[in-house]
Amino acid sequence: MRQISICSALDDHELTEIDALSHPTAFAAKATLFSQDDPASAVFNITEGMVRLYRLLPDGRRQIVGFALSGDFLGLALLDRYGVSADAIVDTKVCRFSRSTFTAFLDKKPHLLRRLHEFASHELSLAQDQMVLLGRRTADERVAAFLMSLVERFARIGHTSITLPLPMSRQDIADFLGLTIETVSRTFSKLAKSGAIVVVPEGVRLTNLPQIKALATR
Amino acid sequence: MRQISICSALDDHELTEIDALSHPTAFAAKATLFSQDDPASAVFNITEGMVRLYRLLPDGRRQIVGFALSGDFLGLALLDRYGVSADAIVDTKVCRFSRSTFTAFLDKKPHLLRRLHEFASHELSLAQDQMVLLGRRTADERVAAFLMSLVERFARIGHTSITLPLPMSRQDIADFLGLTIETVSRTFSKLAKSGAIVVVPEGVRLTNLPQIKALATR
DNA sequence: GCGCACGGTTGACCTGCATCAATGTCGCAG
DNA sequence: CTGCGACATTGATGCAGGTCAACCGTGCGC
Repeated sequence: MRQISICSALDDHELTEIDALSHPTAFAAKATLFSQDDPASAVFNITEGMVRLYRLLPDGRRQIVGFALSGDFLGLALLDRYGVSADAIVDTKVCRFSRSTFTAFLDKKPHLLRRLHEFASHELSLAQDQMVLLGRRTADERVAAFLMSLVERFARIGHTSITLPLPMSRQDIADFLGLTIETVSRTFSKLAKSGAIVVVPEGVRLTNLPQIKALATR
Repeated sequence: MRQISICSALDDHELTEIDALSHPTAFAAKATLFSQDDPASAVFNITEGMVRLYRLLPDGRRQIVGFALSGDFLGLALLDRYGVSADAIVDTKVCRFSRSTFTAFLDKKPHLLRRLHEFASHELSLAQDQMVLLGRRTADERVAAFLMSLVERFARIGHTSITLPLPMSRQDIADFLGLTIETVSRTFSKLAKSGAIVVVPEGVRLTNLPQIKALATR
């Protein structure tokens, strides 16, 4: 999921209008926003925090398909049921729109539908990136690509510190990258030893961005 | 990519109208329909044949993100540039719409935009299935899931023979499933030995569908 | 027919990542 | 401060799937 541009498709009047439709809600860390196959009754816009989106196999194997940051929308597919489960990684605040009011708003603003479709297409493109990563990249490349994409996304929402926060657990990262926690941990250690990063409690300090970028795009 | 439902959103009059906008075109096996990052100048509807959609890494590693069958649309993202490359696996016939005439048609039929968004959301859901497959499933499960999804898609376009045609090469299957040709070949042999399939020149005969389904959804 | 290229299969071996297990670190409840 | 639980790191070992290589069948150009 991605920093949203729906809002930039709205003029000031429309912005106040859609704000009036929202219900601010808070979710504690680990709380569930919705589960896969639940009726898709709401659309969410994250205002603070982080959410993991994932699918489970019957035997418990998990694939995280994305992390949602503040600014991101959830539930925009507008299908009958949610395609993934979503839960908060840290304490998270959202604006919640009931599905019916959201689609009613959409019906009045047809130009938004165009925007929505562009947005979905962009999501698909990101999903395809992830397929390449999962299908064809090595552990080192996966971790580097993960760090680079997070850096870019945080930068876009105004966070440009040299320390990249990683509020999700190693298990979350592993389930996103199709690896195990041990491999993720070892890869971080290896990158640290090579001077590319410094692992700190809140995340990683990126001490050699070009090196990481090279790994990520190889 | 998926059997399309755009057409079912059109009434008879609209169908003749959109047909009039199309340019029937043929592509020989291995011919390129378009390449990743090319300006997205056209929308295609496959009427016959099969197309592979893929991304390449700079060093030549390839990830096929989907196979398009007759009935499927390509280029519906309506972004500036194609997100993937596409080429014909066998001789393929398509209806080609220039992007501008297609979007002009769309502008006149706003209900189609809604349909288009549903379609894109469904694509995203399939992409997420593929992420689970690539990130968390074993070789056996990948091959079984691949066969099952092809069976269902062929069934939907009216092909329900017990022999599932596999016009793509082993390399294509491997690049779709994140495996090597050798592993794909071995897995087919293993399934054959267990009685689930019979490998024939045109594809595979499915002799024990429940067994394959069990593997695919485990 | 012959040879050759191409795609597929199979076998032997290797390796990157998983698995299993021990140990470390931090935060928090008592 | 102490003990405990959750999470992370590190090491030892295993194995699924990759790599390398030989071989086979089919079709096609000559």
